[in-house]
Amino acid sequence: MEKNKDFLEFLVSHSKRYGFIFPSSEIYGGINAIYDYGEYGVALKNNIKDFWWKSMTQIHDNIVGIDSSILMHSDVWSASGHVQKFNELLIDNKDSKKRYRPDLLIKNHVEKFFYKNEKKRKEILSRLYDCLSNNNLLGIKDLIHELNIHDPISHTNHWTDIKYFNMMFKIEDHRKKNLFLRPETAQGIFINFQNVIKSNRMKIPFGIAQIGKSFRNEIVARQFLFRLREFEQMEMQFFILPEEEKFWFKYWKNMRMKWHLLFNLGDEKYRFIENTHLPHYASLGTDIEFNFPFGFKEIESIHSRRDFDLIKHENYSKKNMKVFDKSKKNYFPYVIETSLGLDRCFFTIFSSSLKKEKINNGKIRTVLKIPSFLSPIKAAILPLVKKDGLPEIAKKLFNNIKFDFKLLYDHTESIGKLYRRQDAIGTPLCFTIDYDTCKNETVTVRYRDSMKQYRIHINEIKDVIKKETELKSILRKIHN
RNA sequence: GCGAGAAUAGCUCAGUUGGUUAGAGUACGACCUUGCCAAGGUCGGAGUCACGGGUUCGAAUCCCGUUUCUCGCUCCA
Repeated sequence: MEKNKDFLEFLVSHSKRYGFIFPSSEIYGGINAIYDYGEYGVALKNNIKDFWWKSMTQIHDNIVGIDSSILMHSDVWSASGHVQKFNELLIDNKDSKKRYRPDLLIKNHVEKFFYKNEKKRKEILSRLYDCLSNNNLLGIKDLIHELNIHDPISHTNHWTDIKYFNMMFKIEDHRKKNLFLRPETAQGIFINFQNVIKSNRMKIPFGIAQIGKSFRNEIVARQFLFRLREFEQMEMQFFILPEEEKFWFKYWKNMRMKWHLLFNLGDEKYRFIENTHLPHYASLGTDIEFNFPFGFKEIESIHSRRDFDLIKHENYSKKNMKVFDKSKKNYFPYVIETSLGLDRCFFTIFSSSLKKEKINNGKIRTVLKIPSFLSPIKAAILPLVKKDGLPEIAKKLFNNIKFDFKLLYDHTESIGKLYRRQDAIGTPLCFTIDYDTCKNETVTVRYRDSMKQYRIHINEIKDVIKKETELKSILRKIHN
């Protein structure tokens, strides 16, 4: 555990030092759980987005993309249930210093002590639900005292008052109307459901994909990029015939896992976890978890939201949210949701690719072994020494190839140091111009992972970069 | 929020029982040198010692408060 903590500190430090991730507002003392992406960070992030976006909208001809706004009519969040139910109730035990959810304390207590007494059980639970729907926090606390619920650790009943947090950021516009920063991108998809059907002539089954920022007023947000208050989601809502719910749920579960495995970070680092308590909108749910430096944690969830959202929006907006089908007439389709945290995905790749490696000369090198198709810089063009016209030749070559790939030119250090700099930011290839280049137009190509070098003709450079870094070959594997 | 730990240069860290103008390595800039894996040399820029009070002749160091970060409890993408 101590080792993991050290590694996490090294990772945070490395990502700042090399321009991947900066703490937000650092010059003013920082702000909890908000981070900025530097040049290489945003490049890596954009490459992940590009891969996801194409995996959805380019490979599947029945998935289209949208980009809905962050601010929406406040009725969207009443309809979706987020105003009422997207909150946390918390109670602390003063002796054990542990924090609990009061509704779960009561439910667990009832299960344990009244499992034979159906009548009593129902009575208590209905009181609990009454309190929950009326936001009657005192009522819930009374219930805890009446039942004489004790903390499982301290065995005392010294409880604090119950605290209530809604997890949506609320803001006000100049007309004093409440607006919310969206806590999920999905609602932007549901409210555009009919627009997309009509404009793209979509037929069930079909999906709508979206990448965008979401905001959650987390009470405790931490663990670097893991739990952020402002974060980016990559969500796809797939609309289906209700009777095909199980089929598509399974299909997308497998498809999403397959997608993650294409990063080649180690299959054993991923696992499925069936959700035991589901969000208010879902009927089936599975998480894909990843083994982070601090253990297995959720990165993506696949839910069946059924017709929950479309029915709600039809009720609130009085607009038709059904689809028409000759055999079934008008009906609400079901929805399978795949929802991936982009920042978390970034974190999985970064944390499992950053290595300290002992090399042949006994020294340690720091190398970011990210998949080449995600690398911020595809190749570096370097002169062996900074004299005898080699920098000029290298710069000319750079200017030639920069239209095809994101490249980097550097001559400020000895060649060994330049290689290590590229290792540190995950550049898969380095092309070095030396004295032979002047004679026969050959250069050396040096591979990041093996550190091996080969001599090739300058006309081969583009092909080598393409072969090593292109996305196409990865995308092909999705449908194999 | 509660509990535990922490904060000195971009990064990693030293700094003695309170005592000159707060240091090192590395990184950064310039120049010299350099035929392939963080090479060597010279010079240079860089810090309100997290912030605000207090004790003291004197505070990075002692005391109080605040902020931020890390870990645990809860929740999630």
